[in-house]
This record gives sequence, C-alpha cells and structure tokens, in this order.
Amino acid sequence: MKVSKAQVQANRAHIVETASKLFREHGYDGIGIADLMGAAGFTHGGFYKHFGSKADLMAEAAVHGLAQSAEESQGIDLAAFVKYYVSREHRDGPGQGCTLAALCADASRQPAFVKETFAAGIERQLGATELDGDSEREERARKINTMAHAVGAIVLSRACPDDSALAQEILDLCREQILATLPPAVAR
Amino acid sequence: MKVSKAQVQANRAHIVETASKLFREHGYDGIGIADLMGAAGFTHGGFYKHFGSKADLMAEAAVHGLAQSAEESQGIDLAAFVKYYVSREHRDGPGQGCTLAALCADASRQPAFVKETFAAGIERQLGATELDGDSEREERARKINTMAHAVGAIVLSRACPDDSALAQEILDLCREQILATLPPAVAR
DNA sequence: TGTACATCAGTGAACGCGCGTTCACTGATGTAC
DNA sequence: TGTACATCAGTGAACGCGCGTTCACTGATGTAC
Repeated sequence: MKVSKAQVQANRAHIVETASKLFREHGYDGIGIADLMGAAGFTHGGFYKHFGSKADLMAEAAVHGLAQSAEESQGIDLAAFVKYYVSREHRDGPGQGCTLAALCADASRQPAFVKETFAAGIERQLGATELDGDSEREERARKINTMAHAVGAIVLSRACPDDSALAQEILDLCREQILATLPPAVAR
Repeated sequence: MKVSKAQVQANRAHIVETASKLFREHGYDGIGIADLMGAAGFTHGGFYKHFGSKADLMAEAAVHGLAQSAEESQGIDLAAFVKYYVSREHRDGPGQGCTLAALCADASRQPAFVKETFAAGIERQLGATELDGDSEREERARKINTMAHAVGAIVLSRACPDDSALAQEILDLCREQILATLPPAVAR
C-alpha cells in the first residue's frame, strides 16, 4: 500500500530515531536491519526504499544522535551537564545517552563517510556548550579535554561489570576531577 | 597429526597473541575464527581443541593484551608513556596498542566474564605505573583520571577520519594537558 | 469536482554469504608392555 | 631399548543460522484528464 508523503517522511524519521537508540545500545554490528525495522514498526523489506545501505543509516543515525545531544546541551549549565554525563544513569543507559560515548569505537572501524559524521558531531558539540572569559584557543582546548576525559570515563566504566565497585569508582573520581577543572566563571 | 605437548602450548599461545592483535584492529565482531586461526597459521577446525568458544578467546586475548601493556609500562617514566599513548602512532596502530583503548566499547557488550577481565586489566594497569609523594587515595584517583583522559583522547581521535585535522588536534591538545597535570615529582 | 491510471512505501519470500560450531578422519606423539 | 597401541592436535567438509540485500507483489495515494 502506498502511503502519504507526510507519513513517508515521518516513518523515515522514526526509523532513524529508533536506529540511533538501538545502535547506541547494541553497537553497529550488534543489531540487524530486520530488528531495527521491526522495532520501528515495519518489516525489513521496506528498508531500501529509505536508505541505500546499513552504513548509510549508521551515518544518518549518528547525525541525528549527535545533533540531538548538541541541542540538549545548548545553553545548559556545563557543571550540570558533566554531572549527568559522568553518572551511573548515563553509564547504564546508552540508548538514551551520548552517541560519541556509545559508538566512537564502532565508528573507527566504519567507512570514512561515517567517521566524517562523527567528526562533524564533535565539532558541533564543541560549538554547543558555552564557555567564556578566555581566548578562543584555550576555550577550545579546554572543551576538547573535558570531552575526552568524560568520554573516557564512561567508556572505561562500561567495560567493567555492571555492579563492580571499579565501574562506580571510575565515574565518581572522574566526575569530581572534571568538575574541579571547569573554569570558575561558568560555575554560576 | 598429533603434536608434541610443548608445541601444543606454543601454538595455543600463538593463537592468543594473534587474536589479541587482530581483535584490537578489527573489533570482536570484525574478525572471525577462520581468519584468526588462518593468521596464526592453522585451519579453523582446530579452534575448539583449544578454546570453548569465541568469547573464551576474547577473554584470554584481553588478559594477554592487558598483561602485556601493564608489563611494558612497568617502571617506565609516566611522561614518556603518556607521550606514546596519546600519539598518532598509537592512534594509527591499534594492533600494537592498548587493549583498553581499542576494545572497551566492544567489551561493554560482551558477557560478564569478559568484562571481568577488563576490570582486572584496569586494576593491573593502575598498579603498574609508579607515582609517589601523595596519599594512596589521591594517587589512585590521579591514575584513574589520567587513564580515562588518555583513553578518551584515543577513542575520540580514532572516530574521526584518519587524515582529519580534528583527529590530530584532539591528540595534541589532550597530550599537552595530560602532561601538564602529571605530578611534578615523577617528571624527573 | 469526479474518474481512471500511474506511482511507490511497505510486505514477505527468497537470495547468497559468512559466521560459529561440529564432526569424521589423520598421523605423529606419548605410553604400556 | 624396542614394539604395538592409544591419544589427540590439527584438517577440511559440513551444519544451521542470521545477516544484508533483492524482488515480485499490493493497494492507498497522488496525478492527469
């Protein structure tokens, strides 16, 4: 059955959104097209009416996920953002969490056009949160360092067994340290 | 044909070593048992004479890789270690590099017994490099933060296209910052 | 505005392929006499 | 020490399965008159 143009657009967006979440939870190799389409409420056959390949969807889902993160963190208090980012809640809920933290390693083994969307997403995130009082260069350096530190904390913590003391310790110590190194100006 | 006991032990160790490298390069889902065994110089059929499953080999390869890292970094100048760890050479050569940086995200989607080997490897690494002059607690906190920061830098950089300016910038800015926060005592 | 036809998103069966795993077999090693 | 036999690491064909992808078909939508 054919479907209205508006519905097609909505369905496509819904598939991308669903994929964005499920890729974060299971990794690019950990979930198949049939499961992805099923979770979005469709059968797998229609997939190629929307996307050229699974890798194309990876790229689109990354763009969606990274844009969403950048949007959500825009204008938000940086300290509050760090508190959520380096938390057990974020560690345990990759599907609701940061695409970078969940899929960076997977992305590094994907074709260049997928990696490009990640690089663009990092740049976007760098531009999203506000930091003031310094030269542009130092501001950017600090943002990149904070991001690396926070992503590393989540990724290391997730590699430990869920209920291990080490998983929690990594989060607690890194959160504390990252918060301590934020510029005092923004900790309003 | 049967094979001498010493040869069996050597062959098994060689398979683990080969797998450790190839898993780091391609991820756990990115390389199959036939390729793994082929790279080690065998056919795939013999695999189950050595290991119970692919996941068992993941765990063994992780133990091997993490023990090797801990060994190599033992007693080494921490600044020198950071300089290598957060470098383009390391970023571009995961097969020769750190198991944590390469496989943390993959590990987070594996069975608990695989994650346990990662947690043990992190603990081992924390005990490997020497830092002196502080309370035990602060020392451990600093090691964990350094590790998270460095792992995050590599992981983020690898998600960017290989020859992108951003991939290099992340490494440079993070290396500089991590070196700046090392305790002056160890920068002999 | 009403009707006849073309379009095309979504369906579900089918495809080839590579994966992890199993198995019957081989033949050099290790062991019992 | 020499011989006959049991063991078992390694081989390569085969297994079932799930994957990404393709395709003929359907029927409501959009369009041309």
